[in-house]
Amino acid sequence: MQAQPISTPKPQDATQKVTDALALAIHEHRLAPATKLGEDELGEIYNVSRTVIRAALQSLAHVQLVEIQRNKGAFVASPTPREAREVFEARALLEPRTARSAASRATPRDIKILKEHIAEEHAALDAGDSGRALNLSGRFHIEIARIADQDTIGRFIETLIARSSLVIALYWRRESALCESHAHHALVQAIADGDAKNAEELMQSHLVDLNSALDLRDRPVQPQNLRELLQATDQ
Amino acid sequence: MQAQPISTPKPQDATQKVTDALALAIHEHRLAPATKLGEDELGEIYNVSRTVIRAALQSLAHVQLVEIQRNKGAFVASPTPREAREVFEARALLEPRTARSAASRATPRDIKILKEHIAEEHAALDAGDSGRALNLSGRFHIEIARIADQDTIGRFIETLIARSSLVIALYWRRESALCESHAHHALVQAIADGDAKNAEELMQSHLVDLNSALDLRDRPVQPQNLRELLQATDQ
DNA sequence: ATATTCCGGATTGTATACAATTATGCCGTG
DNA sequence: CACGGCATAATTGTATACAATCCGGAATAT
Repeated sequence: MQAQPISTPKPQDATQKVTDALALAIHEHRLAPATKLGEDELGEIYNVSRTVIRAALQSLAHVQLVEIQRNKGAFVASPTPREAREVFEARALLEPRTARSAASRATPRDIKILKEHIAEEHAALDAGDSGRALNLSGRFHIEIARIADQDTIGRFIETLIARSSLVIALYWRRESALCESHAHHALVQAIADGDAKNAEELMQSHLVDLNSALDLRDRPVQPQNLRELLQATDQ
Repeated sequence: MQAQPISTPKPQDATQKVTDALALAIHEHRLAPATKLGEDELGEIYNVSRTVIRAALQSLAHVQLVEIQRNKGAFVASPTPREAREVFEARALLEPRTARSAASRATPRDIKILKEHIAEEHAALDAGDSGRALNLSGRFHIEIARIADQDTIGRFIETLIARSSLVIALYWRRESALCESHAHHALVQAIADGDAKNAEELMQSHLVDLNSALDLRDRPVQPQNLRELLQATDQ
């Protein structure tokens, strides 16, 4: 499996590309929690060496999107109900304040960006691409943190939203529709108006709504090894 | 399971050891901000390959203790005044609430651990080892987060305290004494009493005190390359 | 038949080798 | 003498090779 094509489509570092690709796949629920991420396997998929794969996996492990067990390998993280609760508690602690800040600082350009995000989210939903919609929905929250100009807290929020994607994959109640777009729209309006207090409250209630759409009863988690899944199809 | 071999050269993975060693060195201010961390150099120091060093550096970069510039190398992070302000803003947002939680959940054993931390801190100060005292002071805050049983927020606090060490190295006012031990003692008392409200307030004022002991006027900070520093002594 | 031990295959952890990029110093020119 | 371009050295990015550990099944003993 050698003979790299003459054209080297690697103008910038491969490890970041792999990291982003894997993160996106997890965000869009194409990689389910607890999926085994073998190094050789991934290396072949992305045509890079295990060195790059390992760096990417470690990076993802740092934001707790994957869990690395020594000598056992990397798996897509599978948050327990407790962890899921903690993630949303942390978001409830950080994001309302951030939304308040964003409302005070947002420029017209920022508003435009937020509205474009919502539009993309709608488009993805209409196209039936719920994975992409979910990802965009998360990036909406990250964008607010960016507008708030709080880099440190913003990074925390970023990791929380990433993990939220896993939480949603595991604990989302099917009955409740993914009707956040309305909340997002109202939030943008408050930010555009510079109404800090309202933005903070809207964000808070938005997060409460999200949380109430989860079913965190402790199902015995997931002993689902990839092997067990494959045994069914194997024979 | 029989007798453990006398010499345990690698009871656990080397990369974690290197990571911890470097983190400790930074926490104890033995490695100054902006110090270049060459891979070969470190590999020779710890007698491991660059593979291990790179993993450790990436790990530290993720918690922003070091900054990695592509094709240029890794440097001990050097927070700007803005970043320093953000770190303490984030701590003010997270830690009081965490202290409140800790007060509600602390067991006698937890109290004992906290008191031991304070004692160690005192001992280090008396011994003139201010680096170790600073590190222990940080671990005191981390211990509170552990008691609060909030793993997610606890990890955030951990990184914030790590960065605080760098902030202190850069912006600490010499005039103000490192007299936190008193505040820590009062905090332990409130937690031992289960007085959640008081614990929250004490933590808040403690952080305010810490922040006011910093001088965040934007000194141009950065251009200090290691080379420039060495040129002076070299000739 | 069941449980246990041991061996082979597979996967990860670490080290080394090679490629690419950046930094440094020399030399020529204006 | 100063400045810019080029060649060389040094450092990082990536790939490959070797070592250590773990998983699974088969053979054996009870």
